[in-house]
Amino acid sequence: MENITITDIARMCGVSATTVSRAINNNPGISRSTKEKIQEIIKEYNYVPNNSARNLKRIESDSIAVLAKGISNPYISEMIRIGGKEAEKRKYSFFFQRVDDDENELDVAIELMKEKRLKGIIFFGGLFEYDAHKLEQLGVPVVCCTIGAKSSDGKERCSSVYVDDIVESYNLIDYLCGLGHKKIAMITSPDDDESIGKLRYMGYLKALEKHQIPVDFDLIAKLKPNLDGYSIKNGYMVTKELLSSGKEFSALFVPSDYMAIGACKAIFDEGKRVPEDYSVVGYDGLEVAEYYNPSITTIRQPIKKMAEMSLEILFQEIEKGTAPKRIVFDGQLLIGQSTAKYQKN
Amino acid sequence: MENITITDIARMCGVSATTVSRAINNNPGISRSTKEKIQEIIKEYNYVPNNSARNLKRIESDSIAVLAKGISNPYISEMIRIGGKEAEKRKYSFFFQRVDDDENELDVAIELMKEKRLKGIIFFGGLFEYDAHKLEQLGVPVVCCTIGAKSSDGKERCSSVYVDDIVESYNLIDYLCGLGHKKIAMITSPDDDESIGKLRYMGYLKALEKHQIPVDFDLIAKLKPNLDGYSIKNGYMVTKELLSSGKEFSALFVPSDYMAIGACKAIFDEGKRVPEDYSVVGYDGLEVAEYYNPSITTIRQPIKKMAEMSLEILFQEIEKGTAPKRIVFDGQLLIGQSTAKYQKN
DNA sequence: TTGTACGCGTTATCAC
DNA sequence: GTGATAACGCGTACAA
Repeated sequence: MENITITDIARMCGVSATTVSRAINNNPGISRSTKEKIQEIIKEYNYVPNNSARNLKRIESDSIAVLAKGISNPYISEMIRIGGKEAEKRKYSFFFQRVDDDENELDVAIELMKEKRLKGIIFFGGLFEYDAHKLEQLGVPVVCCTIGAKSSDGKERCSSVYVDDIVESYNLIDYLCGLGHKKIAMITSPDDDESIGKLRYMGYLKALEKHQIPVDFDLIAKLKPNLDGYSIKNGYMVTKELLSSGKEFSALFVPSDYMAIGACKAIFDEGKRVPEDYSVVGYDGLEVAEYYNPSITTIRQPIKKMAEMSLEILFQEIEKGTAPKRIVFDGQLLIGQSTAKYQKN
Repeated sequence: MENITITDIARMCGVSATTVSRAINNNPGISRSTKEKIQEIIKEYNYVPNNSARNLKRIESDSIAVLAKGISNPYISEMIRIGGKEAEKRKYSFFFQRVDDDENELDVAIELMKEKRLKGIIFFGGLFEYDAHKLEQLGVPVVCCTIGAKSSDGKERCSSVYVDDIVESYNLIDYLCGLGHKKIAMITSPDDDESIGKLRYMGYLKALEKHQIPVDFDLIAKLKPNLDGYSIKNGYMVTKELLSSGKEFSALFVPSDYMAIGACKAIFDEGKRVPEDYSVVGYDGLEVAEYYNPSITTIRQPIKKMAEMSLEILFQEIEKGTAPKRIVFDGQLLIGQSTAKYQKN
């Protein structure tokens, strides 16, 4: 396609490129008739402005972006929806971009910020700590949604909106203990994991401690590193192994609803029942956990509120220059049919 | 952030911007020592090139993009994975972008193509027909993955890789009929739907016709337009209504696995069983259908192969200038525990 | 091996 | 209300 440019349109309309630019951007200082004529020609030739050139020239752009880490985040579509809605409400344009697991979202942010002249950025999921220099270099507000992240120099350089994974996980296990369970297995991420999985594990340990249940490390199963983390299949495989190991337990904590579905299936495949033989708890509060059979006891993050709050904070920082904040939401314990009182067999 | 540019780096290094550019792009004709010095300074100041300027200047870029329509496509992450992998293999850069349901992906493609100088584009999901002029204007190969799309002027202006939804849906219903079911309900999209939902409905009608079962329109339930299309909840609500309508049926076709999960739950909530009281079939072949309890009989699209084929065709068109193709894959009937022989109660 | 000069397509600025 | 001009940051011919 020979690129038709603003100059071509200008020539066809018998005006200057400047005037065409004014027509495109709804700038003042252009007569109705000229504008209409230009718009007609633009439509006729389906002229589309080159964004690279626009971004390059524009001083600023009233736009924000959400960078989501990984592809397995089950809340991504909700975040996109809310981000788009809130941005539109304030006449900002909205960009969404995925970040690979092995990329640093802050680097991606800097690149994108230069390219698009972003006014602010939301990290959806991601790291616990960001390089202070880079945050400073970025120079626009950052809100971390679902992660309690901080700057490497300890200063408040970014906001965070999250639930306390340790506390929520603690509550979940506390609930299991309250049902009389003592041998509670858990599926957790490999040792080198420095993410949310670790926090959930810490909550588990804390709850056991409170109930004076000694930790049985044979009941701590590790995710398969070769399978997709937090996938159904991973939950299935690990549970299968756990069951065939012969170790006794009456409850199982699977810190992701998807994995919990896999875990239940593994239990069924062994001819056992949930919750009669094993109580199972998940984590996330996904719709599918509620509709699974049996519905799965889990922790729901109030993701809608968290997303909305993240955007509100971001726009406050952008427009009013307010300081970064840390906001902790409470999770909600959703009691399903996958848990029951402990029964000695 | 005051944008540090290539010129700044050049000044600091005591060389020209050209030389810095060469260092950045690994161009030949630069001494080791100069290059290393420049790279050091770049690292020190964390200089990041401005993509808008690069794209603007670059004649071409060896890059492709996948545009995915909507957010509910359950295969998106698989497509991203394969697209990224295949592009990398051929040293292309890879862009992924979502397209809102109410946007025309072809318009987005044109914009993005100008911005990034794309060499080719894959539409993942999307429309059945694209405007011939715009396809021509776009000027780079387009491959439609999962949709059998065509150009508005009937010419072969884009490739398609897809399964025949009518045939697959037919096979699924044919299977149900083979089990002895005669009263087969279906959940379908509203009448104005011109998408894949309609094709699946046509397959349903065709299968009934073959088995000489008259269509009972009371058994055709419509999705709630106010709920997310193809969501679990929608499947749940519609099935609930269907059950309480008092109409008799022994099998239910829910053309999406997610919705089928909702449907099963609605049946359980009425105190009925799957498959003893109702056989249920889904569509998509998602992992979650396999792990649901009971596992759901469904049609699996060979999405991995389809994605790989789409990329292969795209690169053939880009590099060898081959003509657009249409490739139809066979779906795979996955028989789960959600279907059983018809039993008169 | 390195540097100079120019242009990519657009918009901001200022003059008319 | 409109146009000429410069500049955004970078890559590329071409010259040195």
